[in-house]
Amino acid sequence: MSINLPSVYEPEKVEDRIYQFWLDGEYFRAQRKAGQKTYSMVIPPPNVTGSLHMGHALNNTIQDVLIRWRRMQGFDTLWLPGSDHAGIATQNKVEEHLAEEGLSRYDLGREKFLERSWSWKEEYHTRILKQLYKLGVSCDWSRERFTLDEGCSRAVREVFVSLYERDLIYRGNYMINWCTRCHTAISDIEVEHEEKPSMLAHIRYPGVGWEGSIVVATTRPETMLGDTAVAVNPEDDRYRDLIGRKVLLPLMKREIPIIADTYVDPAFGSGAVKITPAHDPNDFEIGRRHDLEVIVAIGDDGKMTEQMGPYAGLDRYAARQAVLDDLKRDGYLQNIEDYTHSVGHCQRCGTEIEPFFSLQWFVRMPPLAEPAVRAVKEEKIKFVPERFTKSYLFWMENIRDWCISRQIWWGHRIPAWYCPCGEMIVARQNPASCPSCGGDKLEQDPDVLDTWFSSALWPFSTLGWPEQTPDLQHYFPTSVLVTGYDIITFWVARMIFMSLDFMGEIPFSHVSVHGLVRDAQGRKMSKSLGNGVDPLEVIDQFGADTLRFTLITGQAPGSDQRFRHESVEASRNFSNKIWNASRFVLMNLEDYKPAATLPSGLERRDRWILDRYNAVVARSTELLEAYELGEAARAVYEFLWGDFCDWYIELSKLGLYGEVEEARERTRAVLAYVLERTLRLLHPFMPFISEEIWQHLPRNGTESALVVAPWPTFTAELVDEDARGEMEMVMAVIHAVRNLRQEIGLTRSTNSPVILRAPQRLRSVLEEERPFMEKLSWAGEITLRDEAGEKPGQALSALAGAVEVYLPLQGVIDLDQECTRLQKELREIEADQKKALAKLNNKQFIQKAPPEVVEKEKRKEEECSQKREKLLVRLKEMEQLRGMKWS
RNA sequence: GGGGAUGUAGCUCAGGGGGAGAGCGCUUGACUCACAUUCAAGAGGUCCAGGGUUCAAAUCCCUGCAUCCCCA
Repeated sequence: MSINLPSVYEPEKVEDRIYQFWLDGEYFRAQRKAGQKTYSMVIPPPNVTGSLHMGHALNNTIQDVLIRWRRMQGFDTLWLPGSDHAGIATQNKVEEHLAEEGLSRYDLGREKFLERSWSWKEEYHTRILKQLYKLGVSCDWSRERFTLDEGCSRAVREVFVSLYERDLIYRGNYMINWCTRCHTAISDIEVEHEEKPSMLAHIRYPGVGWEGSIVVATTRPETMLGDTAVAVNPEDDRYRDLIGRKVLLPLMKREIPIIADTYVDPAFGSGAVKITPAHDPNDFEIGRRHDLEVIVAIGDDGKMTEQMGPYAGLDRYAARQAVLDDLKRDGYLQNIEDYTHSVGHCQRCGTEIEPFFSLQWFVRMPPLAEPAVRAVKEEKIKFVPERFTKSYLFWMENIRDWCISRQIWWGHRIPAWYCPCGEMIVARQNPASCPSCGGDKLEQDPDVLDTWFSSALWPFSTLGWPEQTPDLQHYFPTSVLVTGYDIITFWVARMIFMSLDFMGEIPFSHVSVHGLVRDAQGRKMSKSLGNGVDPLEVIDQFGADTLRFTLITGQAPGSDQRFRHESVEASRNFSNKIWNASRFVLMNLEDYKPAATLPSGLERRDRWILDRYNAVVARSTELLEAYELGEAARAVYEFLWGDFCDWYIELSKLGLYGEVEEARERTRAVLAYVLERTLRLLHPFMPFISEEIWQHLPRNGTESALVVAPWPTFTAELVDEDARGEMEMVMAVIHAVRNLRQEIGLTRSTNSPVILRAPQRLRSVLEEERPFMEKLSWAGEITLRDEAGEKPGQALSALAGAVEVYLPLQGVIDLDQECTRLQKELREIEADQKKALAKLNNKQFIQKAPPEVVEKEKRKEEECSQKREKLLVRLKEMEQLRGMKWS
């Protein structure tokens, strides 16, 4: 083995090589092993719009931790990767690109445009793959899928036609959300609402055939051009007599009726509402109830329509101002007040959404939602953390039909054909002729489906459905879905109902929800703010392990995290720590022949580190089971740095560099054993560095790589409470000595003797560990005395449990200062004792608290009492010394 | 308007019915033969406020305040 390892870990020299090693070994490939428990996941497919951001890095790291851990546990694992065509988002990108050449998609035509989109996809798909490789994720690349590939497209068509045949998909004229910039309909959840300061214009509509006028209030004056009624509440006494009469619509000079509808809130504004059925969802409903005319004032391009007279062709915002100006000029504008209201924006481009009346395709949701609600209520699917269940259920229980048609080109084209004879054909296979008239002049619906429609099928379409493939039979339902809380409704919910409907099964049994990665100030990372941190840059600078560890430890389930440079440095330092600890172990393992079992005759310190190691095995495994990845990683960190490096490696040096051959061999065996197994615990979090070191370690297992080495299990034989307690005492003594020495400014190079007074029962342990205490506290010689033994006179003193620690210092110590210090300690102990006594004197406590708690409290009290006695004696002695000094 | 989250050390955040934790920062000391990306010691907190449940609340429940998010 090579000992010429650099003293600073260099991830850039390791990671690509190790990843290639894994790929070459086909370790990520799902084996479809019979008789083994499966563990499967599908990746939330990244969009092929651009490159991966920190959110992807987090999402994929979490998945990789889970799959690597389960793989090591011996599960038959599959992590299926892929990407999403991201309809509107990608189309927008390609159009932006075209615009730079001065072209629009219409200049190219549908076919050419799709060619451009596919080459865009190729380019970005390749980039995303490279990024995922860099991150170290262990997906089964041989099973990679794309939402627009042949299989997924077939699944989409099957689902569409099947739902249509069951009347769960329908086509109709309804009010939808229209993006005038993307030029397409979008679904309700693709609209982002934002509170905006705006204005409320009060407009007077004069009566026709009656004296007076009605004032209506609106935040969108331009829509008044399309008004076809004014509505009041039927119970509103102010307007009761006017119902059925008419008003004159200003500017348009059109007579419109006054109607009564309970929807109108008499308390809001004037109590009268203008009704524009074509441009407001509520108005649309009222219009339907009262059979009102629908006048389209704003076109699909956001400009006023031809019928709008002088306003025709004006942009909707320009029209708003023009209408206000003209109303004011003509005396119809009563006043304008400040008003804040919620405005819908397109999720993809931020443009204000226009409620729009048009012919679209919809999924009938209530029948599909019902089983999806039940599956979660019956806990067949569990959200982690649980609180996300509530928002899922709320959404699912109040669901509305889903508008799935999009007026774009990049996506799954709707499998509906129209014949000039009026026939509509929805079919799995492209029809050659019309079944009704036999004509062959069929036109396919130009629209494509919402991207989420294909994503909703992802867990089974990627496994081969509608074919009953071996993969589908073997790996479906999947085990877990890892995703951000921001797409629970978009994606998770839809996978659940689609899967229940088409597979008759849940798509996954757990949904592990994580939060967003924000910038150091807690702001959302965004392109416009320019505050995004590129994961690739972090990897280039610090390595993927560091990035992964930062993201995992920075995260608590379901909560957002801030990405801070300090945290990256902390993780980088940790990887360096691992590296150097391993370097130390390797340096001492020359010619080491690993044995199958641990050697006999282990020392206390060996049994102690094995006990600690065993505990961290149990703890990290438990935490992983509970999806507490951050806590699990921290547990490994604390063990490795705190217990192994800070204590065991230091303790091992005496054994390694001592004279006794057997002691050296035992120490080597324990170092190798603990390090090798700790690397396994570390592997899911930091796969590269752990594999790299592991490959250097002398081993006797059959595994060729850490990635497939067995996950350690808790071993009852390694539990050693005696060693734990005894080492804790030894460490307490070491702390006490270091503390006292520091107090009087002794540096490590200055030796100074230490005297310990301890009860007889502790003497043998202290005697055995004496060399270690001397070494680790940088003291001089440590002398042991029993409690009858003489106390040093002029000395600093401290208590380490039942052990009295003295640092004799002839004439050097400041007695006043020392008395003050001891008094402070006395006060603290007395406070603790008082608390314990209060509890013990409480009959309720004795009766009701669990016996072990009472017992613990008793022990605490006794300990305090003993310490107090000792401190009082010591203080008395010091007082005497002080008196002597003064005399 | 409805729902949810968060409030713990100077900063960023874990934790969680029974002795307040980490990393960073700060103070002090040390280049000790794995590591100065290190080691050692230390200072620093009414665990947001009020009420309730309990033998016991920082932790569970309620109310309030502050901040953030989602939905309408």
